[in-house]
Amino acid sequence: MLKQKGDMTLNEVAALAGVSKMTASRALRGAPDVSRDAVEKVRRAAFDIGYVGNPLAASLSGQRSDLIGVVVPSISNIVFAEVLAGIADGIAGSGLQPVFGVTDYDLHREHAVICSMLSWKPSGMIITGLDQTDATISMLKSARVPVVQIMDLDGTPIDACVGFSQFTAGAAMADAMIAQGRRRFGYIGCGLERDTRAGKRFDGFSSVIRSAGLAFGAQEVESGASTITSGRRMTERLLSRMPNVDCIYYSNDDLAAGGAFHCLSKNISVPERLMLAGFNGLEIIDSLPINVATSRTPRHQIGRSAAEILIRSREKKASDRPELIELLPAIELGVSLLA
Amino acid sequence: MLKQKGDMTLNEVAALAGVSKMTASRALRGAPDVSRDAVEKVRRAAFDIGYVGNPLAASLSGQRSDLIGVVVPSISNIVFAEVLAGIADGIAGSGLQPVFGVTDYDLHREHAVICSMLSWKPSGMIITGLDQTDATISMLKSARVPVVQIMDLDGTPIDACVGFSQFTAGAAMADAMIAQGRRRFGYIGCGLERDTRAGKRFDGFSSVIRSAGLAFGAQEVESGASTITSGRRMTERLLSRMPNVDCIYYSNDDLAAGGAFHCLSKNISVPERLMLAGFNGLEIIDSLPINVATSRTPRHQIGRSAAEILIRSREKKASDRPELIELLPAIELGVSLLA
DNA sequence: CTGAAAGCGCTAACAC
DNA sequence: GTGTTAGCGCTTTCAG
Repeated sequence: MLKQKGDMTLNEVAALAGVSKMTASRALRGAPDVSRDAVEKVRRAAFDIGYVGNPLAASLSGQRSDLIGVVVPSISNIVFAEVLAGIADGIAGSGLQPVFGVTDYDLHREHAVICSMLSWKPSGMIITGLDQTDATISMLKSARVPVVQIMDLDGTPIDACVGFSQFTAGAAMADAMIAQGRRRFGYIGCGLERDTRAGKRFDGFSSVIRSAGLAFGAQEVESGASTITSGRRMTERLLSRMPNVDCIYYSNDDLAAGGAFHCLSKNISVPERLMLAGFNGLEIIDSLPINVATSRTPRHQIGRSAAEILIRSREKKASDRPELIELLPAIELGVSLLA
Repeated sequence: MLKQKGDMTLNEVAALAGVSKMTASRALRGAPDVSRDAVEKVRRAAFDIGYVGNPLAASLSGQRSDLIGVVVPSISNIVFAEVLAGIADGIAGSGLQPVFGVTDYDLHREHAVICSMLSWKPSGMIITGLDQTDATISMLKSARVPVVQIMDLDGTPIDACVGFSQFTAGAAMADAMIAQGRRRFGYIGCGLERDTRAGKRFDGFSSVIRSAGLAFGAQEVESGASTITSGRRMTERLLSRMPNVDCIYYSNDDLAAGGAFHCLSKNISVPERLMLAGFNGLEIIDSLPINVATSRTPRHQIGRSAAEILIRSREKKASDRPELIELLPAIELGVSLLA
């Protein structure tokens, strides 16, 4: 009976190729200083017996794995799915492998997730946001692993950072709404206690309308996850509390889509009578039969860019000054297919 | 200077606790046959120096990690996000850790993903679907790892299996449509070449209408991903080719939502003039201002159930007969908030 | 119940 | 260019 794949080790490859284990190891990893001939023999041997390396042993021995840890707050949010896709794009062909961890917007969970990832000796970490606990940050620092924080720029990065200022993004939408002649503001948000980035957008938005001498006429805020359904419900409630509202800023597109559904069912004309604005630029907003404004975030690009930083830091041993890349969202006032 | 967390090994813990490395190892893992006293001392020591075990070494030595590999076709599909959440629920407190792999509906990629996961010696695998290549299946079998296939029941499982018959699910929706008095069928689908489960639903649906002496009046099929936008576009096209269609079956809810948007913008009354039916029971369907039918799949439950099978198989060494769990989707004709 | 010895499969660091 | 020698940090034996 043939040996199982799992039983094949570098030893068998080396034996078959007629070289030492070390030469086989070097050949397979594409190390320099191996004769063309040896590489060829080892490659053939490995292929012939269907050798698959054991990353466990390699990482234990080499003090470092080819994993890169990716920490996101939620996976049911398409935004992060696209970040992950961007990361996958960015590391394609590098031999690195992403491993995902989900924090569910919980700082303790985040600490635990990062701790457990670090124990696998990843060669890099990509972490959402700048608002980790002190304990988490010091753990990350002492792990001597390149860290890229993403999706935020309002704060102090540990190392590299790719994203945009959430505060500024919120402010920009307020500017846009004011420029559209809106004056009677409503705000609808979910889970702001935990989603600090949504909170920063709210702050940026508020600060702009305040300095324009304006204010929110009504706000609907709930804890818990943002869903289309909750957006719909909260919009209905806000409208009953503030019937003359002429624009609503939502903490994200899911809620805004719910608002759009409410308006559709009540025949409230959007954006003529009521302007709606979400955040992220999700596909659902594009396909809606009415025009809803949004800030389109370059999340794929952010993921890709973060991955590339890690790949770069892998080559040069001593990192130069940490990279800091700003990738701005773009405001869109409406891209309905009806246009 | 204090040692870094990463430099702490079992040796230091054992030394501090005044026992041998082995006793420390056993104590920390909660192995039987360790004195209460020893456990206590070791626990304290480990806590005091902030010991974090090295899973690389543990897995290399123990021949098995605490990882469970989870293979899904797509991550931008909320359905799988919910499956993952169910899995997370199912393994909570078990000490197992899920690792995700994405195949993008590509059988070669699937093979590669599974191969690379197996090299980490997971203690179980959860894989979407029953339609892997022969090579993949034999690789899985020879790895001697418990495998749970999910989301499908039409085929031969490798080992355990949790899901439902996609064929029957499609057939059930056809029955429901016929019962609603629909006779002029349209079909809209995306990516059927790769998404075999969607293909099976189509087959089930077709087989029912065929045996009722009916047939599709028009079909719109595209390759590529299902998006709301493409659903909207394809619906428009189908309606222009077959103006008298009285019901459309979509390969999933994303496309159906696009259809709903089209109808909303053209004032086509749904479901009176045109019945729309998707698949999955996504939140967007619930929150739509019109009634769209769907089959609500128990995906959270499927994930949870799959995880529990793995946990069970971990205890009993010799698995009894492989488990096969059927978790049926439920047809809903419309749950609009307007109702 | 506890400990000592012997690796798991690979790679870093030196020799040759 | 290639091979040798030591481990990486843990767990599996198997003796006590």
